[in-house]
Amino acid sequence: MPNDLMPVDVFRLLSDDTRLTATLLIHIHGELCVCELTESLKLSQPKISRHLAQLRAAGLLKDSRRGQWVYYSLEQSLPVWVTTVLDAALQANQKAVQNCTSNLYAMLNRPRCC
Amino acid sequence: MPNDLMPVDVFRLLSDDTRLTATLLIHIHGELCVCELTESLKLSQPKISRHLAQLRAAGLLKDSRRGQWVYYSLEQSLPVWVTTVLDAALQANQKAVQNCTSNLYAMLNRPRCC
DNA sequence: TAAACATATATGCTTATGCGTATATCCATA
DNA sequence: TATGGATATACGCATAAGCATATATGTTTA
Repeated sequence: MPNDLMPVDVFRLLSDDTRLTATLLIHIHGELCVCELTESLKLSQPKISRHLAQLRAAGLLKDSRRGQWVYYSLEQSLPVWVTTVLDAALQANQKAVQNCTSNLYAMLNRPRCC
Repeated sequence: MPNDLMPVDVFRLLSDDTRLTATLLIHIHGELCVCELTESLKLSQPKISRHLAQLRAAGLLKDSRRGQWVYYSLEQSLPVWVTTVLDAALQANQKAVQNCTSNLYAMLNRPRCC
């Protein structure tokens, strides 16, 4: 199954703050579930979920349900240039990503155990 | 004058095929005027012009009039991560960019001399 | 200054996108 | 099977974005 993700598509996906920051957080932390992202970004659950659905439909993220939780991670076998783009964005967005990561670490009842 | 170009803004700019390909062509060729881009991309002049205006307003491109022609090039002092992103996109878009470059080289009366 | 060319912008329209709220679905456990 | 928590989707709306066409602006040359 070849990955037909084109730059213009990836750029469109990353052209929204919610989708960009969520993707970067997932890139850093490996995988995050919806409630962790909701807490990290301080945004409503439907909003997060809708954007994650877009990222998944486009083939940038994959989801895996584990118990009640749905974990999102980067699709395996992404072209190298996608990772390059994410790393570049990360470098220029350190501050925002760090803030969100602080929110994540401050989360109570974080379901990391499951 | 600091460059406050953020990743999400750059991604939005590059999330349109016209803007992305025009930017990549300019990145490769150093500078191109509007009529060269019109020929390369086989698109209408107002359409090209409007998108270039967006790229310029955001600070990704700069323009310089030389005679009748207005040449566009990358804004100097762009953050390194922007160039990294452009190179990554270029690598994944070689085919389209090569086609447009062929159109450019086939252009009659190309005003390169001025 | 008139004509021709290059470029920019205005206008009206259509479509795409994002949002909040409400609701549905899915899973675990009692 | 009922309940609660986690996640996904539907709906209606407001706004943004892109387009084609027409027109304006600026430059060169005659």
